[in-house]
Amino acid sequence: MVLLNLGLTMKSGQTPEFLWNCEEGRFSRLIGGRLCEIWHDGELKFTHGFESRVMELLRKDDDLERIYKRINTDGLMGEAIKNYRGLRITKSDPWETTLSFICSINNNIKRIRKNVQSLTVNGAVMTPEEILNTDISFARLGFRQKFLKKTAEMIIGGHSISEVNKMKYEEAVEHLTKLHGIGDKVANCVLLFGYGFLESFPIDTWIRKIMTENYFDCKKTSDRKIREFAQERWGKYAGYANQYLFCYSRGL
DNA sequence: TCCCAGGTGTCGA
DNA sequence: TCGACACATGGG
Repeated sequence: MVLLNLGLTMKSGQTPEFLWNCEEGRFSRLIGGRLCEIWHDGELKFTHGFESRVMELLRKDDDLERIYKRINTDGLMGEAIKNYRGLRITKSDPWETTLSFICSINNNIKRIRKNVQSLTVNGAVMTPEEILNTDISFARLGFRQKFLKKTAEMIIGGHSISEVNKMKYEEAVEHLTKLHGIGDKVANCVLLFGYGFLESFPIDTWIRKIMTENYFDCKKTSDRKIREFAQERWGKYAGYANQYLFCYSRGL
């Protein structure tokens, strides 16, 4: 892994932004009760003993130059790649990602982080069992609380999410969206940031805006058409294209 | 005060 | 299949 913009990667609305703390360019969180730090000082550095975790988190095997070559299909994407060079898709724990993106529903990033952090104990997000058996109203999730509780209940009840990584993308979307409170958008975020399905293409307000303004005539283009277009155009790296467009659309 | 946020479920046409 | 609406909360 050579190409990395650590700050941008960790603070671009992906799962790590909700769970890692940042001080002067150093990112930290508790993992298994131990403090893990990641920083960039000429090269990538991290706390001894966390190499495999950090490499997985930052998807060290993704060859960005090769991915750029594949997704650089037009002027807009070219500019996004130029602006956000070194932005990587991250890979976090599936349940952490599921909980985070349920909290993200009709919410802003600052408050998502507050919500998620309030659901952590010693740096780890509460398990489905803990979510189900605890009064979590202190987290002030609003209407998302019942989504999270219900999803936790369904997972415990047998709608397992541990086999999703063995499924094909379409099957995985179908499986996740059966969970109460997980719709098309959240499922695609969970698949992208929690399971590593790089063909995922989450469509939120920012993506909808930039896609309809640049690739369609009609602002009311359906999400289904937008996703079909994106996956046709950017193929197995549609998720990378999505993340670059997301940053561009938000003006990060 | 108002608008909006990395949306989803529900209902009626 | 699609549009309208409710849903909690708080940042800007």
